[in-house]
Amino acid sequence: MLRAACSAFDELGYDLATTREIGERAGVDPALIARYFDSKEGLFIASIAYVAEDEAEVDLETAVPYLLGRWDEHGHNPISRALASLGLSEEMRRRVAAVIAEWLQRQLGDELAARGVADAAMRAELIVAIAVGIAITRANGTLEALAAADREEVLAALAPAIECLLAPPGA
Amino acid sequence: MLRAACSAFDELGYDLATTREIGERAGVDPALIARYFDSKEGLFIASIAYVAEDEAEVDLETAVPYLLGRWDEHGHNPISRALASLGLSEEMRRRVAAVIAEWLQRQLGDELAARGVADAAMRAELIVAIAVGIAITRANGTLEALAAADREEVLAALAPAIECLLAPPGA
DNA sequence: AAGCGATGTCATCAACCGTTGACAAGAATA
DNA sequence: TATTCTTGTCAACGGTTGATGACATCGCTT
Repeated sequence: MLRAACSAFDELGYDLATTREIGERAGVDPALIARYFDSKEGLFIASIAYVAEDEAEVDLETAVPYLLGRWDEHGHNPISRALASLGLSEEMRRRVAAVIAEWLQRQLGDELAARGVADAAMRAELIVAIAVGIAITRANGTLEALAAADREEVLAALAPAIECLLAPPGA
Repeated sequence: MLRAACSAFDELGYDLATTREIGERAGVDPALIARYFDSKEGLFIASIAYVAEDEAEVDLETAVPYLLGRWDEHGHNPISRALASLGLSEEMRRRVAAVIAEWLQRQLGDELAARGVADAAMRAELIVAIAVGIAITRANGTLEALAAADREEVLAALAPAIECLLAPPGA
């Protein structure tokens, strides 16, 4: 059921992923959502925590390929859609922000700090924001050449830019 | 009324910007939306065309600062939110894609082609996607350090990366 | 003044949303 | 076997959405 929720949230976004749709995907009654997770918002928060469990270890250069690989195609990750959503409740926003912040701190924070870049946190989040923008526009197809391209092409074009972002002139 | 629709679509996104909310912002009855624009979707398409009218001329290096300046704060531009939306109807998707494609072709296409970069269209759209990701995450506050930063800081950190994206090693 | 199209308001509709509580079926316990 | 707890289904509710059609009101023309 968590799996069904993740796929629905990923493909449709929070608002359009109705409880009935999720229930149908999971093969159960929509009322079970309210029973087990209190509410649709509770299910969403649980989904975030669920996918946040198994995040791999990456370093800075491979962060964008990693995130894009997780978000781009196989479509079971509601986090990228939450990052690109506007109507989040304060509770949901806090939860998503905490998951991302913790992951960044654990995986990338000290590496960036070791490089001596002053605004390390902002640059790390900038990488996430870039991945979000690419993932969401590729998903909805509004940027047609980008959506049609292979992920490898996109990553190849992006790689030197990420490098420049992480190794600014002053460092 | 178009102005009210743009601000509502921008702040709330397409789904959450209800006809009643838009009507209240414009100081008129929600039923006028159906009368003048046939439907809410018609109003959205009209809003897209409305803001697409006065797009300035920019070159490649200043495209991201320009887009971020238009999308980041003053909040009357539904295009960035459309680019980050998932539930777009096929008609809406086509319209948004056409507006962006035309703008890119007119402003950036030949400049990129002149540089001899093979996958020019994809790289140009990549710039738009990056701006979308930054604008949307700054708007919803899920990336807290990025949302708290000044736009100038963000652009300063981003500038060399954009340069690398536009002038790849092979060029 | 009489007629009339344009402009905007109001009550209302059907559809859909998330959520609830009553209830059935089965396992577990005694 | 009788009871209780768990697990799931079902119909229904109140609320909200986009859209509709009847109605008022104003300005213009003749």
